[in-house]
Amino acid sequence: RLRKWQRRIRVSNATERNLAFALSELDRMASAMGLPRNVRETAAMIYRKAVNKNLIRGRSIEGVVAASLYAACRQCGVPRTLDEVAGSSRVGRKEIGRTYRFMTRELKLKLMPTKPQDYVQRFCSELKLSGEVQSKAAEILKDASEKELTSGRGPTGVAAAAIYISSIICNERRTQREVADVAGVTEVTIRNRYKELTEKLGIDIVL
Amino acid sequence: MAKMNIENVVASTSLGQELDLKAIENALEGADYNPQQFPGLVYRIKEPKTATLLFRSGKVVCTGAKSLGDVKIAISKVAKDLEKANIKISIEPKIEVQNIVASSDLEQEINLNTVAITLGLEKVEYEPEQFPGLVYRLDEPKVVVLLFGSGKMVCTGAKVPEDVVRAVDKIAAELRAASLMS
DNA sequence: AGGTTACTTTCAAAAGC
DNA sequence: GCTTTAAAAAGTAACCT
Repeated sequence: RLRKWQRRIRVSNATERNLAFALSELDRMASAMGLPRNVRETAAMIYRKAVNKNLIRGRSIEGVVAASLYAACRQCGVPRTLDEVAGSSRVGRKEIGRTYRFMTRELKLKLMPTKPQDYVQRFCSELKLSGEVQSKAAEILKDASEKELTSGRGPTGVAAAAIYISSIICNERRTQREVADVAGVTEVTIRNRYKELTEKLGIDIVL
Repeated sequence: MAKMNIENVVASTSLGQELDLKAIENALEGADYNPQQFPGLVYRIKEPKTATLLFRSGKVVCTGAKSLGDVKIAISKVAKDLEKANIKISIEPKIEVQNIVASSDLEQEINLNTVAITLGLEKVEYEPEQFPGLVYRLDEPKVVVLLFGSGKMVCTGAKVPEDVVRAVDKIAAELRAASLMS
């Protein structure tokens, strides 16, 4: 009987130790990514649910932590790309993506696909663009969505192009390179999305 | 209506005898064997344009054929080439189709976001950040379909051509039922 | 700015790590 | 899970002129 108790204590210690490690890693990543407290708390909640359902088996704690953060960002409406999350983790993008799919499936997290609009505030802030530009970009994205110009395109690229166009319209111009760097896409992508949006939405840009 | 085009067929069989892959590599033009990297020998032929993997056990995997008929022709050619290169094949290979990849077209633009939200329970995956196509998994037939914004699709995992037709019809019917397509 | 090549996703089998 | 093969879809990326 004493043995039984000792084992329970050992398991308990290991569980607590792992949880402590996971939460510290979660906090380290969240800080590195500059995530607000509500996202950290959401991520911690998702991680605990994963632990309770034994989803960590066969996976690394770091991978589950990274996937929890990725899911939390999306659930809170402030998505980070898998590349951004992987950039602050020891785990690669591919594995974080797999763990994320597995977790959403098992925990029945029904997250909506990410949309370009989800990135507008963050990108505009980093580019120090006004609320006027944000509103203009939102307007462009609404039209783009209605005219089927977003299906299959990367949300960050479409958001970047809308912001680029809006910055010019509002006389707060940012270069394609500046917007591309903040959005994590190439200038070629902004150029392609820019061409499609201006042509199909009839936006005239005078340079 | 359902224009379906088979793009690739993967099939396996067995020659019923052990093979000396080193010897085959030296005897056949178009044979590549790097056991360090992969246990199978890769043998490419131009007509039908295919790549066949030969294993020491005599097991064979043929990929790249554009039709079920081409699979037979390709495997027969491989067997004939092996015999010309000294290795005699005694049995008639029993071919098993493992996977058929086909393309099709709904001929209508599709709003993938709406499809994902509407039919997005357990069978749909749509991550535009990672890949432009929506992944649609069907239980019956057991195949996976990639649906694009253009309405073009790719069906994979099918064992027989009929699986592709059924899958495409089933998805078209579901989209119509949800008014996501006319 | 273009153009070409290449990688992302899906699938299955093979033998072995 | 990885390694290798082939192929389509459409978007994005990398590299070169």
